Amino acid sequence: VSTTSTSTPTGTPASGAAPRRQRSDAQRNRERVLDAARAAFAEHGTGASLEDVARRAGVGIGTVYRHFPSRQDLLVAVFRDNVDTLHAHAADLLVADDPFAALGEWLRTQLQHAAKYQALTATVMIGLLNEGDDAAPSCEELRSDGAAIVRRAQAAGVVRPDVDADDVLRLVNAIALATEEAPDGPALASRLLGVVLDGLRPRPPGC
Amino acid sequence: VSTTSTSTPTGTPASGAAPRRQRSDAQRNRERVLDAARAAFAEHGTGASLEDVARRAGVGIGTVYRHFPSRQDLLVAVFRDNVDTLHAHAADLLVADDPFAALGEWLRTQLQHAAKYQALTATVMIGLLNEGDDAAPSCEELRSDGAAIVRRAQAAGVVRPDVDADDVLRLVNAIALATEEAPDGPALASRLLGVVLDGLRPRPPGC
DNA sequence: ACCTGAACACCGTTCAAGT
DNA sequence: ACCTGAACACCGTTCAAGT
Repeated sequence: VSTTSTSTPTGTPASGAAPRRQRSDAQRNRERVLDAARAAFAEHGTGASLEDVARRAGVGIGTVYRHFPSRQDLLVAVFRDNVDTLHAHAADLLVADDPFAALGEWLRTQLQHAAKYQALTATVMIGLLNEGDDAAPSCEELRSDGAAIVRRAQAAGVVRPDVDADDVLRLVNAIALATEEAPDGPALASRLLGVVLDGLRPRPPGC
Repeated sequence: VSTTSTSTPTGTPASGAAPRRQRSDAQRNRERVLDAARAAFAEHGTGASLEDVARRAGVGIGTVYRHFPSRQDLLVAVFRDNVDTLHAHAADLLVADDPFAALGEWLRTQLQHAAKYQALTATVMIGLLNEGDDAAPSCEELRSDGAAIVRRAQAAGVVRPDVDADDVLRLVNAIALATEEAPDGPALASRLLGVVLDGLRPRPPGC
């Protein structure tokens, strides 16, 4: 829907015309709003005041709405931060020696990034997973990375065949939500992830 | 803090005086508000409008606040519904033949009840778990039930020794949160619980 | 003692007027 | 084309006045 993506001008099908340019002040305002949103969400979580975002960005509230018609759009835009770093990491993990350890590290990294903007990442992620196949492109990237990592582990016989990447992503983000505000969140999350990882191993016939 | 608990008059320390009686219309209003809250939370989730609750109950908004000073108090009161039914079930499970199957059924029951008022139960539960040992008494009941069931399974050697009831409760409520709005929520939740249950089994030395 | 509902504060959202 | 901020709507919360 958005025509403002900077790096990948995939819109406008016919005629090799250049993608519609934004006025440079608009572009700069968008950036400012996004920065302000990052700060506000990190401080106050998913429900941060949009008027506060506008104040921090030094723009009118209308400008926030112009660039991000709904709060969800703003959340998803901030969510993209995590996707980018995780996507970069995924390439390495796909050629790592131990496919199971790679999956473990992939999930552990997700937990770490999930804490960055309070419950934002996990909430958005679960919401996007629920939307199914036609979800936001940001999510698709993560899903296909996850699918590759999970399938490699399954091919090596170290992960049970009856789960998919969506299951695994849901579980790890669920843990992030449940440990968010716990006294010793990170340690707790790591322990719970350990349980889940064991549960992902295939059941040997004799056990 | 509350002096309105009906079944257990544990307040008022000195002199064996009877616990302070409420006026009967107040008692009835409290019931009405609670019923209205159940309906509202079931329909609109945790964030349901308190004015709507007052309207449904046929009382002034002030009466809602008088009986339940904060939204959290109202949430916890509704949460009690689940505690009561789960607590009754726990007694049976503690004498069931298979301790592991008993744990599984305990958790499956939690998932079912968690769906009743949308994310309410899971949200409140996780919140109470985060408060630690001095949480609401409703939660303590569930925690001690869970502890007994988990410990029995551990004593029988069918659950790994390095987890406790809080871990298990957190995991199951996390799953409830993550599958709440999914297209096929119940089936998905059941599958994810299966993974977690496998993860709770002890690792045999040879595996 | 308890209830009521007007009054206040705050925030999300829209949109006519500006540049 | 984009930005601004006043205007509107809605909801949470308090409290003085009633019974």
